[in-house]
Amino acid sequence: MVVRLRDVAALLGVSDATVSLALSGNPRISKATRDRVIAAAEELGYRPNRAARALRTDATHTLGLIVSDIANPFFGELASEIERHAEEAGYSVTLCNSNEDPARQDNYLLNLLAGSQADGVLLVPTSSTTAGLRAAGAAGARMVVLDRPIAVPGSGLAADHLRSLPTVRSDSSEALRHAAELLVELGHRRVGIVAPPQGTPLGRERRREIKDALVAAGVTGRDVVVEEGDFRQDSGFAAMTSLLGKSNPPTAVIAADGPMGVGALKAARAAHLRLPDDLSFICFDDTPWFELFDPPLTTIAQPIRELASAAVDAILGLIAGGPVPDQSRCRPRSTFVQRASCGPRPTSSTRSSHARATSYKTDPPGKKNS
Amino acid sequence: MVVRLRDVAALLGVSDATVSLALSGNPRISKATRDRVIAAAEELGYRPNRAARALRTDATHTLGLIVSDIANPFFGELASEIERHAEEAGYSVTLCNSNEDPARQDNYLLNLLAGSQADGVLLVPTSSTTAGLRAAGAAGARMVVLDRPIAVPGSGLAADHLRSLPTVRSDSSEALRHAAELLVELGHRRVGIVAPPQGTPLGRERRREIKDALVAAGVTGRDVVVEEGDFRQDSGFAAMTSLLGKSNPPTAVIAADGPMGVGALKAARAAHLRLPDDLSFICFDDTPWFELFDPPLTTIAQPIRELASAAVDAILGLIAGGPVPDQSRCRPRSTFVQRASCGPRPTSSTRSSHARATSYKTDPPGKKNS
DNA sequence: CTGAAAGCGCTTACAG
DNA sequence: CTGAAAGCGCTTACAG
Repeated sequence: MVVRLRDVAALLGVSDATVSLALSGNPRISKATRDRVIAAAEELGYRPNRAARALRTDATHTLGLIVSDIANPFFGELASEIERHAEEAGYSVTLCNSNEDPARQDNYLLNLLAGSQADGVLLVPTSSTTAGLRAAGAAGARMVVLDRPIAVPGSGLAADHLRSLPTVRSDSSEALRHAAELLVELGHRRVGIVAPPQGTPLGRERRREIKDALVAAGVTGRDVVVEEGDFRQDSGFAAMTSLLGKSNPPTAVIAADGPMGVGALKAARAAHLRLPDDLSFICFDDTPWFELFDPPLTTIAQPIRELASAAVDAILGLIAGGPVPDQSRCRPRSTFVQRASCGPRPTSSTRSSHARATSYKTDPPGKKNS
Repeated sequence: MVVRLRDVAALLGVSDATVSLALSGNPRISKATRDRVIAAAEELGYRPNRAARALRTDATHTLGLIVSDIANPFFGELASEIERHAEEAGYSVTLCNSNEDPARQDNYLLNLLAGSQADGVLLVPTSSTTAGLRAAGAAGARMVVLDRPIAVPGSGLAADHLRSLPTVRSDSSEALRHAAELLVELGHRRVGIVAPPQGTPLGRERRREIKDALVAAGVTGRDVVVEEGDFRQDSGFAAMTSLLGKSNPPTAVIAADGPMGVGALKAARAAHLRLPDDLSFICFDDTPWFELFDPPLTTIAQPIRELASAAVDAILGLIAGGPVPDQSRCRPRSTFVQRASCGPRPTSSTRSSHARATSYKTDPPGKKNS
């Protein structure tokens, strides 16, 4: 049913080796033979068996991509761009979704690497201290860390290797400076952050970046109020609810990713707050939908295309055996996209006049994205 | 660096065969030996080389998934669910994005199938009349058609095989009945459709389904105005612009997928129309964001989880060699999600009073999703 | 209950 | 310029 190399060789009366060499463009095969081979292969519909080739050459021409949540459109778009870049370089992508579960991350990691399923892995880590990651480090795995930096404790070869891995992520400091300056200009002096888990390096880093930007713009450090989420919509709902319930609630909130931002927005709605009159809001990770929100969301847009190409370039570099690519080129900048979800700090009169004015029905949080 | 079966065998002083049989749970290996093997494999971190196993057993335990646009969150979520179901059954998923390009679809299809990269393929066809699809049909490929039915012309074994393929897609007729009845109740008598390409079976089918529902609810056939898109945001923008420019424009519009819906909405905004006062709007393919739109969108939500599990079950059934699964179980129902984007048919006075009242800045269409 | 051996479909030194 | 042969790491009849 399936055409083998041998079938092509038999049709032409040449050896397997000749077909293989001709198809790979090896110059020691004469042009006449090569042309005949190519024509015959085409005619029979020959496609090389990838497993056999992989077994023989120890190269799968496949990249593993482990994302933390493929239903988050940020990762959906990122996966799309990665697949596109990889395909241009002749690589397939095996998509794995850890779904924020460290055990799933480890299982995928070890199958991909130790099982020789992939020549290299792009990992959006859900946890950076798992046994699987240590094992991958000890094995000197070809791996690129994507979007979320890892913190590797301890010493030894495994830890050193993990620390030497290329890390591709965006630099949002400039976008955050614009965001913070806008908020301060509008009179906000107390700002909430819906932050990623503080147990993760990304969580601590993003919290610090946001806080630094706000303080640099003139907000007092103790007026930056942090609530921790877990990257999921429900946690954003809970974090916003908690921020709004404080005795001195913030008048502006920055959410550190899309799903948490959507959850936070639903919480604001459930509390009958109107944006931007009662609350100003900024969200990380732009999508094509945010401009159609009520109100159109002001966001910090990560440069997805650049992240994808940097990540693919980095892993291909590792596979090619070159030196670890220059880290400094792997931090493309986020951009500040100003729309309509930030307004002047509400005074007690404006807030009271608007609150409870709207009451769109809101789906229960997490209904779609549990 | 990587641990092989042989290393495990050497450590224990047994043969390769014993290790292989023990790990696969073959009862002819004694429990004592099996336990020792499992412990040793665990300790060394042994993971079987997938390429070798695939070559030997002619089974990759990999499913190919070819979607037409992974940046569309409908397909992102679908891919996520498919991956989850496949993983439960011990299968990996190789994600391929044809990006609505028939040549890319064919290339992926042939590499996956003829190259023995996958045991079966789930295909969201971007075109149903390509050479690659015919070749796959002629080879009797294990394939499940997903979301979009295919129309196979001609006769012969290849065509017969393609026609016999399980097709998994939703049934939206009931949701559309609700949608049509709502619009008619609200007084709408002229309805626009932003339809998929009429050259595709899905395009014709969805157009007919929508039209049938509207006519059954009381709309005259010639008052159903169809503009054709190509599944992309920009085409939705163009289609809506064209609908609104007609001498007798529809007062309600139904968009046949998410990206076209978003484009259509941007066009309505660009024309300074307010929803639902000036225009009622319904969109296929719900997302977690649509309830936060201005206004919250009324949608027809496809049952993504059910589609994913039906598709995975169907392909696993084919791989297991069973009969083609019962088609009737493969049409899970869409649901009608009523929010706030449909309102009473505008009279000339209400429309003129509201049009041009809003003017949110709108990003140029296709900026994010080109 | 366990081992020796063949073979999946390729690629690549080694001969000629 | 081309062919014969080995071998990648597994699984699985076949012996014992």
